[in-house]
Amino acid sequence: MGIKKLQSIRGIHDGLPGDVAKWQKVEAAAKTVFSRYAFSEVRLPLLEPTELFVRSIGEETDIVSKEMYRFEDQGGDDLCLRPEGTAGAVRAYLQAGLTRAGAQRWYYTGPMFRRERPQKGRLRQFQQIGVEMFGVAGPIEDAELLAMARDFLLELGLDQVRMEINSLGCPTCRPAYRDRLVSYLKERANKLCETCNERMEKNPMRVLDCKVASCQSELTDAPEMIAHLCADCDVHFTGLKAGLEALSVDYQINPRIVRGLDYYNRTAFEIITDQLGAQGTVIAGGRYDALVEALGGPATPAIGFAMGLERLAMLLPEVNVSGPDMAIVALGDAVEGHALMLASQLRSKGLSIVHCGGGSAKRQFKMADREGVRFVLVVGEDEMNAGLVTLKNMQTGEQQQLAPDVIVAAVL
RNA sequence: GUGGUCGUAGUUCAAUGGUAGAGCCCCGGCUUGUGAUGCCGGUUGUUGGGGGUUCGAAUCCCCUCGACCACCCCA
Repeated sequence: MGIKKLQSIRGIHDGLPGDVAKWQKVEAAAKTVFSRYAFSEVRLPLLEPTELFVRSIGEETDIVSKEMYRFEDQGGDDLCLRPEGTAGAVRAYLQAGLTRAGAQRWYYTGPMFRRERPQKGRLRQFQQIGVEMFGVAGPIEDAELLAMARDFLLELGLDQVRMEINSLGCPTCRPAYRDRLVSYLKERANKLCETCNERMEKNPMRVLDCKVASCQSELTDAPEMIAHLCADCDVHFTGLKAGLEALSVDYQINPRIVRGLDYYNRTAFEIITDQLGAQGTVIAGGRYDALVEALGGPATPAIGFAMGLERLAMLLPEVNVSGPDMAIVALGDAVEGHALMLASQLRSKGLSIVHCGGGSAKRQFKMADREGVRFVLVVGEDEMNAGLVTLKNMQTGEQQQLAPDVIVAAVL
């Protein structure tokens, strides 16, 4: 056969039953915890107009400038596979006319697409669970949102993580801080690495979280945003910290948390694990008060976060995919219809049943064994004529004959 | 996008220029109404793909695809 090997495209992986079992566990925890905070699920498009991401994420960002799957469709429309969820959520919020409908609390789950070089925990198609809250401005809500993220991780049993928070300021205080930082950096430009020199032009705050040790030692007394917040931002940050303390949420202040996406302001946070190498950020988010307006709506405060489903799943122990409750072994052509009917009846009573398909007893028992069932229902001509079935316990090897209507009771 | 490690049977791995192998899995038999355990027998590969060097390549070289690692960036 000259068939060329077909495989999924780079960085786009299959979710097989073992993976999906974990994903469902994560999604169930999200639903449980987010519902307690009165968040509702929304389902948003995977495909959006390119314009949406250019205007929200920012044309200069890596995501927009080189990582989007972008194409023109047959009608000539410029479209993108969404690289993240917030922009689409804001678009939906505006499109539905909800700006006067009070606070909106949404969550969603689904694939995002970024054409990056893949690694473990970093895929070209990956899943995020995202949370967005529109129409609330205060630090109280920020603290509650962070507590919700914490509660979610605890629901999953993940406590080997740390939460780091920062404030990114706002259009009032950030420009002045930015200038101060840039002049600080320029004085030391020749001692900073090449990428930091590029970052100085493009996104100076990025220099602060450079991984190069020599840069970090050069930056020990670099000005920090939280020391230069305007009065309103300072009150907000103080309120956030007080709220987290009231809710017993463990956190560390990390003045070097930065955001690549243009729309963030004030509260920024990350939840990080040390167990996933360089891809340790498992949840990240923050406030984006300017985005709704930037996309054409009325000024509307908003905050949200996103988590990487695959990354979370990697932190979870293997989930064993549950096998069927029972297998049916039908012996002889004469019992074919009778065995099918029994299988159907047992399914309608809530048992999960596999039918071993007839043929030799050996083949069918082998199949039943492989399915990992605890019980096999043997249906032969003898049993059928007597109005009974044989139930075999696959662990003990014991068999007993009984009436069909007591099977369910016998296996529980 | 840059740099690096790796890729051999379904799977886990051997074979360092000289006939591609083992364990597990799988299939058949011992047992045509009984699996898992035991015994006997059997199949399994364009060595990721393509090209080159060589009498001869899994092994050396080049290209390419993929996984992984670091950077960039980010969930």
